[in-house]
Amino acid sequence: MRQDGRLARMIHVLVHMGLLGGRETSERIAQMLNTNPVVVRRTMASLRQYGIVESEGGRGGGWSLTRPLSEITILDVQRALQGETILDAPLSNDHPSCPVERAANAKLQRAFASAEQTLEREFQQVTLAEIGEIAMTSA
Amino acid sequence: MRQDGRLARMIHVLVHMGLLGGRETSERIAQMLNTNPVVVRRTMASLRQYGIVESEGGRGGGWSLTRPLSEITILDVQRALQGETILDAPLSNDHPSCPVERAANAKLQRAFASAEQTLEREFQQVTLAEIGEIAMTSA
DNA sequence: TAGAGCGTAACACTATTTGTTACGCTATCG
DNA sequence: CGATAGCGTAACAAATAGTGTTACGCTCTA
Repeated sequence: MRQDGRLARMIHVLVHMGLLGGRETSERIAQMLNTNPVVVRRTMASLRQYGIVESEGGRGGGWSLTRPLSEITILDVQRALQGETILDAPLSNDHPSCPVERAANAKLQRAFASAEQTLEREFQQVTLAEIGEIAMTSA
Repeated sequence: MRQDGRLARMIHVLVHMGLLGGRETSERIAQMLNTNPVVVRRTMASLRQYGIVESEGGRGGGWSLTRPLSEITILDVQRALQGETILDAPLSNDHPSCPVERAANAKLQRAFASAEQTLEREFQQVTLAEIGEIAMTSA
């Protein structure tokens, strides 16, 4: 699976939102992330679909968390951004009927599935509240 | 880390080479992979640098394995193609001095490091000979 | 010495992500 | 009721990475 920086960036934003407690506009979030409001809306839309944030239009609108940081794990954010699969085994598809290719793909798939399980477990163990804690005590 | 299909494709080729036992030209390998000789040379060059294959120019030249399939693991091929790092934690770098960003990055890094260890272990356990075995018995 | 084959540079093509512009809709304030 | 702040979304530009292609040089062997 293509590893982009969205996960880290969204965690960053959500923790800030949780610590500040208020509502943030796409404009302000874009400044946090050195990007622009449209990109923010695109990405936050995924989080909204997954029920992590909600948005309100009109004056005084913006984005807010639907629940406290202690009830959001990294896995939640990951799922919202990329769906079920975190790691995608890079298989080959040059000769689908070739038994060698199939055997190689099968082994790779198994290996990546193991790694994905590990990653999933790690992600589930970390709440955004923890990250906020660390940030506050290290500042 | 960007996951392309090179690992799977090279495993595929190497196993074929091991099973056939001879020397293969870039031209023939390109046909196996539905691609062209230059791409093959580019990729095989990494494997040669890592000592998995060797190449000879001139008439009758081509690529050959430097050791039997039983002494090549998926990890060897992976290392040859992408270096030490298999998974690269996708961190953010928008405000390097922000403690929240740093805390988030640290947690992600730890999680990915765990997953990488798992993947590395899996890769090391699988030799290309095993893949050849599976292919031969399943064909 | 001709040809087969690798080595490599240069460039085009493709796909994906990200950035940007533009415009519409909605809610609030005065 | 109108102006403004804010999200929603489509459309397009830009950057990036991988892949494909061409071209030319070098080496070895028949």
